[in-house]
Amino acid sequence: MAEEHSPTTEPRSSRRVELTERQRSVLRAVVEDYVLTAVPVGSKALVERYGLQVSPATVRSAMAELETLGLLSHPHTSAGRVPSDLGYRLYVESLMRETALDRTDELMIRHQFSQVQLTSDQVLRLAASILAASTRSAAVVTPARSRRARYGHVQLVELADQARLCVLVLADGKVVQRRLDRGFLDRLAQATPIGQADLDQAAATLNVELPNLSAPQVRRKITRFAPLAAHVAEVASQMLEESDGVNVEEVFTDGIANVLEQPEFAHSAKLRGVLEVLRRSDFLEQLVPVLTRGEGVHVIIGHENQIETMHEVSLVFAPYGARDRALGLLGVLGPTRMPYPRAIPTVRYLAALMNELVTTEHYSESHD
Amino acid sequence: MAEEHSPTTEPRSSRRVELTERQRSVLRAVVEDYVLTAVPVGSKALVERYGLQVSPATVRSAMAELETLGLLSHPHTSAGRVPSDLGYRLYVESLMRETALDRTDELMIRHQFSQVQLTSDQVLRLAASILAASTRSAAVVTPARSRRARYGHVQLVELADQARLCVLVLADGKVVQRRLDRGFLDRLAQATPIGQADLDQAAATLNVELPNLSAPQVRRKITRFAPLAAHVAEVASQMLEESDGVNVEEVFTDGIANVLEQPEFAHSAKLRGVLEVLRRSDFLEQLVPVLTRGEGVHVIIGHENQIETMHEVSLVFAPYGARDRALGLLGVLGPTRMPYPRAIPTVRYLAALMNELVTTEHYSESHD
DNA sequence: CGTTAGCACTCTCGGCCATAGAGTGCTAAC
DNA sequence: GTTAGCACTCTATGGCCGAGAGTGCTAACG
Repeated sequence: MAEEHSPTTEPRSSRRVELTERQRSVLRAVVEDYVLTAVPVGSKALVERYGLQVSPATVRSAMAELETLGLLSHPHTSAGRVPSDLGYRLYVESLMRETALDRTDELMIRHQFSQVQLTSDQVLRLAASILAASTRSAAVVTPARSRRARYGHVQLVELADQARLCVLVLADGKVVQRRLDRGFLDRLAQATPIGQADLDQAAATLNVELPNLSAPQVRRKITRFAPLAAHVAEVASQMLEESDGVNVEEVFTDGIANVLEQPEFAHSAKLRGVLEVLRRSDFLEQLVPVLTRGEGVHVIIGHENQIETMHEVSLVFAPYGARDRALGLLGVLGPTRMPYPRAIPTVRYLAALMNELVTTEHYSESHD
Repeated sequence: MAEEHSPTTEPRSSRRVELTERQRSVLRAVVEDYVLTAVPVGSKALVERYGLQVSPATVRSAMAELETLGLLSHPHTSAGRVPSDLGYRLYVESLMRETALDRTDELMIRHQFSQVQLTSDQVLRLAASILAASTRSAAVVTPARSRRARYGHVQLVELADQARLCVLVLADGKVVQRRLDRGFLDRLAQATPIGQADLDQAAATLNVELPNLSAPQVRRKITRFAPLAAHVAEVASQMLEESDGVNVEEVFTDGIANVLEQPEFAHSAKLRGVLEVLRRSDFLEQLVPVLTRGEGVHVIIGHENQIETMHEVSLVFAPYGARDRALGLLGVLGPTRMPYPRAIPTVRYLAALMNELVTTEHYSESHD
């Protein structure tokens, strides 16, 4: 049940173990109780709280079996059980119930985006804030970038102190800017001085020849242009190149405090690592290939993560952006003891929503 | 001594108490020891570590005096002394030594900025990172904005789906963008369709009439223009308005982990408040009037802060940016037990450096 | 009169121990 | 196959004690 919608997962549990129905419900109960309380859960408490129709002793033997299968573990002899990373994995893949967001939650989220005219930065900020609030984890959102950035329009502007600014509008409406090389201009100006008229003309030429071309296509045309225009085309192709792919530089995060509040991070050293990772979200860089595979939600649990310092946390991430148009990532980071049944649909829904915004609106107008 | 360079400070200690030379050196030693160790400091340790030429008993009586003056306090009967906020204030104002940065530190910092062609975002990130690293506190840097934003150049671009983008380059080289109102354009287009030529012409008109004007000046000229140009001018004046003053939205922070590592925040509740405050650095909004008064470094210690949740932390901040040109804020946030003699000159130096970058380079080229 | 030594007092911190409680695993009976 | 019972293990908690650090006061000293 509830399989139809299951998230794309990483190491598609290699040796699929067959569990009895009892083992399944015990594992589910352990995961859910532990996620809720962060306290190792014992057989008696489990029976009481989840109304299992068996005695604690029976549950104990089921637990022992699950432990030999590597799905549960045991902090010490007389403590309750805790799910292992593999246990969470199984839970996420086939034990978890309801993987769709409440209609009311959806509306609430959508409502927040429809409020005002938002700039793209504000949209990203808002997305991070909603993710963080509704999953109570740390949220990370990258801006959507053209998967293949394409030339739109270029404009050359003369600034106060003789500097020249090149403003490039990408085909999808993003704006990037860079100054032109002063030294080059000076050398060029020794022949004939360069005025705004010259700049305008160079821009006009490029704006006829280059629209909708990608970085390498622009580069191939450079030789056709006069020196000034060629230089601008060169700069433009650089900017296009830098705009390709997922942007892990200008990332928006929110809700770091949520993670630090979790009891497993309340003390000391682990905290440091997590913060460090989150600070400059460069961990995303390493995970881009994994996370952009397919379209669905990716769940990476504890040690499944290639990154050493992230063995104590789980990620629930999804790419967003229409195919071949723009591409961003969003998701949450929390303890492995994460409320997956909430996080997964939230991430999925928000990715879909951002998708919509990027595709229909270049996210700069209101939406409803 | 070392008064010449003293930082601009908030509540210029109203009733200036006259302290004896002994009291002054005891207070200084207490502050410095406590800043270093985070452990309440006792009379014996003080004599040993600071080579005072008196006995512990004498120090004790000096401490008792300082306590009645409200400069020290006492966690419990048999513990050492801890500086009060007022104690730190006095220390910062007249006890602290050396308020200039080492020449080597200066060069090291400057070197990092001179490395590569940096975008403005990268400069801000770098500044935050340097501040955080060299003070071991949390750093906050806001982008510099024109104190009075002025029109530079406007460009209207047609996007793929009939939308029109207005790109405004400010006189100081900053670029902002906004879409034009779709409804308005549609209505206008019912009379005569609008092509790129019309857009170009509207832009050209404005680019002759408006350069170097501020938001209200632009607004006053709106009526002179034809409908399309008038609409663009309206949008431009809005964008100018929004670019006035200090920008506390797109703030760069770094080194939050540094603060959380401090023993006073290692546990629990205080942490939460600090993080919350730092998350969306909206605390800056409330402090802008205070921090932009004058040019120097501002130190706000614990309860001196108007903001309740910041009573446990100190701020060392300075505005940067040439007068009447651009304005940003940068500084650090740490426990009241902050290494002021290091933080103050670092903030001062970095503010001066950013000042330079903003003024001479619009920070988009290398610098050396 | 300021400074210092001495001393009684206070409070924290760490270690130690005992107890309570939670949870387990095993076994024998149902 | 399930369950009740039981012995066992380990943690957490609280009380107790002694060591150590630090204070404030007082009396003596130069």
